[in-house]
Amino acid sequence: MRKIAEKIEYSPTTIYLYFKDKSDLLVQICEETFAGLAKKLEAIDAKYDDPFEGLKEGCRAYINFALKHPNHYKVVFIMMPQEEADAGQYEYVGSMGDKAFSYLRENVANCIKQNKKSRVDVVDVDVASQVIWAALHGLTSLLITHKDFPWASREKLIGQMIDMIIRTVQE
Amino acid sequence: MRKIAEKIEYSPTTIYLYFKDKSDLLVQICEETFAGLAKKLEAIDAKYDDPFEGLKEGCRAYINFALKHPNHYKVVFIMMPQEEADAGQYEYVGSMGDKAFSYLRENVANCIKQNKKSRVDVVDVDVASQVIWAALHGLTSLLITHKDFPWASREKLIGQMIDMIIRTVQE
DNA sequence: TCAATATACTTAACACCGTTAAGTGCATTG
DNA sequence: CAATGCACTTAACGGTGTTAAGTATATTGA
Repeated sequence: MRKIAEKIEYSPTTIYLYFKDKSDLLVQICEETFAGLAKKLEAIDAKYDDPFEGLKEGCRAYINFALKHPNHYKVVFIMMPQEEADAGQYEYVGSMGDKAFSYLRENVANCIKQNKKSRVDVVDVDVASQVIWAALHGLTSLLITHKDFPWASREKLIGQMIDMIIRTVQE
Repeated sequence: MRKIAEKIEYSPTTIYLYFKDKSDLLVQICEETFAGLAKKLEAIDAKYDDPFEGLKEGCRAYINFALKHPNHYKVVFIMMPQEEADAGQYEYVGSMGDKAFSYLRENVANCIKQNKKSRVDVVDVDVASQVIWAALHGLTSLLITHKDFPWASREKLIGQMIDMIIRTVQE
């Protein structure tokens, strides 16, 4: 907060006239960025007739977004819900993250619906979309936070991850 | 640190006679816990002849471990590498996390080796094991940090996740 | 026109944090 | 019996987010 104050050439307390606290400030900044992701996912949803291609592209967009805005991603999905012991402090309640997820869910639903085979009744849309989100989040968050790990090439990892995800909703 | 000091009924500075700093203390505590995970994974590796069954069980063990020790898991895989901007501060360099991962990698390697079909040369062991770890981490870390999200049943999520993972090394 | 009020901001301080420098009392040693 | 080492503490530093109180300046209403 003091660093921000110095940068904008105001006293630290001035910030509190515009934001409730640090958490509020961070959330508002991140909402702005995540609106871009939601918009991108919406556009992909509209662009592709084949829901599988759409899902692939959506997954790619999610990963690329996270890697392009690592700090924003960290704030929303890694840092924010840290202090849950203190009864809801630093809780992220942004609408844009939800919106982005709902596009993913919709896309997954379309994939499952289009399946002719038996997996229709086996795969639950909620379960599938949550597992897919988790897989995406796992890769992005590890790539962001564990930079020193001897990772394989980023392209191969992303490719294999998306391959794995698509197989879940296929056949 | 002050809370710990109060709990053990010593002055805060006494802790610094036994641990370099807070990070060191946390890492040492977590190493102890993670040794349990490594041991468990080793036992599973030895128990199962079928590497696919072994991998399934190993994945389950990983998830259960994380959910049983959420704070330790958070320290090692979520919190620790947070301050990477300040040149390596709070960097986790524990050996037990690596050990646990190496068991996973070994198990994945055995699965891929046993495959008769063409995917042998398609699936890279490093890529596959890293993607699988990422998927596991994604689910556990989200379940730990985003408790308020409207999750599907934990059993279904875990089941679907492991199903998805197994499919990656199969066929 | 002049006092009352609202606006935009600051100063000083609080309570907390991890951490360090310096010191204290006590046991062990030569 | 003095010197050294050991286990621990007190006091303080520099940092954090945040609040209470105060201060100019602009805007308003009688």
